Amino acid sequence: MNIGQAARRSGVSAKTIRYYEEIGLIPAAVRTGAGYRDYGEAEIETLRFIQRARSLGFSVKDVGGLLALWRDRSRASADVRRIARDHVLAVEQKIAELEGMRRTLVALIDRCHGDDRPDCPILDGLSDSCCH
Amino acid sequence: MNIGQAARRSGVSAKTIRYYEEIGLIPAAVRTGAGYRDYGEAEIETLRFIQRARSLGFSVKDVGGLLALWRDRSRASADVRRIARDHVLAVEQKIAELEGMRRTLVALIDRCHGDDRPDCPILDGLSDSCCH
DNA sequence: TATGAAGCTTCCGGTCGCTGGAAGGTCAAG
DNA sequence: CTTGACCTTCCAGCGACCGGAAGCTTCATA
Repeated sequence: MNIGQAARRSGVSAKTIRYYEEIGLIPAAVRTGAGYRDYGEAEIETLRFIQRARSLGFSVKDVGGLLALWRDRSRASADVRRIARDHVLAVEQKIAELEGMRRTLVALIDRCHGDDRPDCPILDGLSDSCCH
Repeated sequence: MNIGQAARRSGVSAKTIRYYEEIGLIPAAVRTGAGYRDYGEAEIETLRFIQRARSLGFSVKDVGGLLALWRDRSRASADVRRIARDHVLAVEQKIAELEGMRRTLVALIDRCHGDDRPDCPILDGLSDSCCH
């Protein structure tokens, strides 16, 4: 199967598949006589795994770790769990950070009448030491 | 005032101040005889404004827009409000995305016993079409 | 069989918002 | 006069790709 079809079937773009190969996340694909990359079902499975892990926000590096554990039949599920728990903590921290921003922004926006007059509590808030 | 002190007083690192100058977010600083950048209170104010806007998650480009409005005494507060509202929407979207990830991750982690055995619902979940 | 479109290849550069480091000039204290 | 803490410029790299150019290959159609 060509890279284009592999891309369609895995949800990972052809560009990105090449990139993953280049950085060593996936092994170099087998080539056809003409030099085209050739993929089978196993590779599609791997790409799908990667796609799902990425869509859950795991870094490419973490995905590398998960892939290694996925392939290792004698893995300890605790190792997988640790990676996932660390990641969930990072996600929660990011959410908290964004909610802090959101709160401050909404508070500023609520106080701004938002018409053609120049006085603006949003800009005032950014001028004073409003936040943190 | 040297760039180092300006950095300390504004909360923007010296490296970053130079970077902001380079990309045109702030005008080129006045130089001393020796070629050192020289900052006054007005510049510190500007840097603080930038620092706060960045800490609320505005892109550097948006900060440029906000700075222009900040300096424009005949601005319409509606213009500021629009930038802020657009940004808050983007922040909310990002939060929703992260919460979706968090939900899925927590569900997977809860099902994983996390010991030295190899069977692991987290990896299974990443293999199947679990999400989306 | 020719031709043209669609696919593949590599390589290079850009994105965003910085950060680190090398090589060198300047300044104030001891 | 030296030392160390500044400052300067320039270049490279991070993460996770995307876009595009130049040049193959493959396949369907005229």
